[in-house]
Amino acid sequence: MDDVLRALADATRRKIIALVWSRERLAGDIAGYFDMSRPAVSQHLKVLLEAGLVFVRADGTRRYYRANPESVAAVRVMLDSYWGDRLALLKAAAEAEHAKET
Amino acid sequence: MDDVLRALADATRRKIIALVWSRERLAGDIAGYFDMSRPAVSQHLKVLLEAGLVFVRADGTRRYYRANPESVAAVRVMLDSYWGDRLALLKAAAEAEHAKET
DNA sequence: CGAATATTTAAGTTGACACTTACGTAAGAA
DNA sequence: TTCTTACGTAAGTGTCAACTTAAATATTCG
Repeated sequence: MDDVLRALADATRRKIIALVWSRERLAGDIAGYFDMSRPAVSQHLKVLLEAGLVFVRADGTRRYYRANPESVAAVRVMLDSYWGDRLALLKAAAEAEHAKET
Repeated sequence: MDDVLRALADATRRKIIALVWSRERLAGDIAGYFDMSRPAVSQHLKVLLEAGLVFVRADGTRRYYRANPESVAAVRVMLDSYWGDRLALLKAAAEAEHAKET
């Protein structure tokens, strides 16, 4: 959980997730989208991997990365479960308050 | 956006948000929940404030903090808008795939 | 086998961040 | 006004995170 949020708190990694969202991509291809060295991108991929936000598939020396949509969905679930119930209650209260005004 | 996610990527700050979610609390009271100095908590509150995750209300020397539920909701919206459409498509594809198997 | 390719790992540097203690500021009480 | 309470800000420190270049690993090709 902590790992997931920390992984998402980086613009480069969010962009990587977007890149590998709809199709898998080679590590080298991903690196091509950024103005940094390939090792740097490789390290970002490692962070995403350990956070469970992406998967890898090895084919020879090539490594295909793709997003794990469920883990991103899990962030939403976390936001809901951590604050969600109270969020729902607050929303209801706000609406009730608003209804009083009308 | 970046500020919000970075602010959330800290367990202490998430706990603070939970503390001030359902009711406003004094800065000093909030600090009482943590094993760290009051200035440290004050700095966390500043981060949350600048990320728009909490509000303050001053009353004399006292400062009451409360959560900004909308900003937390905005994280969900961000997750939806950044990956969400594609997430929905993937879900549909997965379900279609699953339907084929049955 | 030896060379080239695709990628990670290692080692080192820099900057950011979460703390600390000490100090500053502002409001209320004596 | 002086003391106290409730904070924030300043300055300094240690750790972690994001890069860099150089080296290691593994696979394919000639």
